[in-house]
Order: sequence, then structure tokens, then C-alpha cells
Amino acid sequence: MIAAPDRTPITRDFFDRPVLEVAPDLLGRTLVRTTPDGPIVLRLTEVEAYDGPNDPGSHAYRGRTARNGVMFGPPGHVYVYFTYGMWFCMNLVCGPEGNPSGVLLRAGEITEGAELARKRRLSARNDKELAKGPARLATALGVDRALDGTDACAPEGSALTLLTGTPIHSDQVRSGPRTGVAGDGGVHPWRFWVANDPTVSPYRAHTPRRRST
DNA sequence: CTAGTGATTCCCT
DNA sequence: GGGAATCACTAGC
Repeated sequence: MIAAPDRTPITRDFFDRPVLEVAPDLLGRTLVRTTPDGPIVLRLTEVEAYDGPNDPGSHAYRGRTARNGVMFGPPGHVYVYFTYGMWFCMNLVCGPEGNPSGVLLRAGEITEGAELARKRRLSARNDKELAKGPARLATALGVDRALDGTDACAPEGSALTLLTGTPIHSDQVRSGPRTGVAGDGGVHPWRFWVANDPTVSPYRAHTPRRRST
């Protein structure tokens, strides 16, 4: 018997800790995205930590800007950014307010509402690919910049809610270098995932792009 | 399976 | 103006 995931919303205290504690503790948690068409529910299987103003891989490294302002606000809120001209990615803000840190949600397993996620992810060849990768995850959940700053500690039925779920035992948590982070940002083992989970995204070393013109 | 590249827009220098 | 916390597609093994 496997116990059903705990559907109690997570409290803000959960996020008001150092990001390197929060990140592995997010694995196995349940994220509910409520849309007009119904809920889409995701079990988190892969995350990445971005640790405050001294992390050169973090969007907050060069100080507060219009884009990253949510990272400087209270923990438990969602930072959504637009990247590569086409995609959105989502983070959960951690740590004390004013210390900009967050966890990028990189992959997960859709456990409810897969029919809604499939409509947004037409190129996915199977359900394991629906949220395998940070932009795919945001796409599958219908998350875009309109949700930047949303409170993930809100009651279920709000736009986004993180539930207690089923946390992953530490001996099933793996860690490694962050994906796609340029320069010194990739040296820390701040990517965390669930061992042997088929929804975890493949590791890709950062490849610098050459100018096209 | 891996490696390479075009797409496409915003942000910051 | 240059690069970006990516994806989808292709070629080749």
C-alpha cells in the first residue's frame, strides 16, 4: 500500500528557510494549478536551487530589476520569467524576504488533469514528457507571466497551490550540477531529482551559441 | 543514443 | 547589440 499524497497546503514557513534546504524537500510535493477548465496536478521530480545575491547563476546576481523583482519579495511566491524568445519557466521564492533566492521547477509527473496538459503540449510523445523540462512544465500547467508574483501558499482552488504531497526520503534524492547555466554557475551540485524517475529531464551541459550573422 | 542548430523575444549593458 | 535557467528537430552512429 502506498499512502495517498497529503493534500494539506504547505505553509509559508516551509519556504522561509535556506534555499538549499528547501530545494530537495520540494521533491515529491504536489503542485495544483487551477484553471478555468479544471485542475492540473503535478508531482515534483526535479528542481534546481538559485542561492541569493552571491550566486552568479541567479537572475538576482546583478541586483533587483523589473524582471526579477518577485525574487526580492516574500517567500512562497512564484517567480515566472520569459526566456529564449519563446518559453516561460517558474520558480518558488525562498529564504527571508529581501534575500533573493528561489527554486526552479524543472520536471514533474502529471497525476491529474493530463487531458488538459496534453492540449497544451501537443508535441509530447507520451505523458512522461508532458512536464519533462522547465519550459515544458510551465507550458503543461498553463503558467505564463500573468502568474508572476502569485502566492503558492494560497488555498487550493487559487491559481497555484503547493500541497504537502509525499516527500521523498533522502536516500532517494540525487544531486548534480545545474543544467544550462553558463560560467561559474554550473559548478555547484544544486540540481536535485528523484532517483530513477522517468519524468526527470536529461542532463545537458551548457553549450555556448555562436553568433549567426 | 548523442551532438548540433534554428526559432524568437525580452532584458540588460 | 548580445545573450539567454529551452525546445524541437535533424543527422549520424
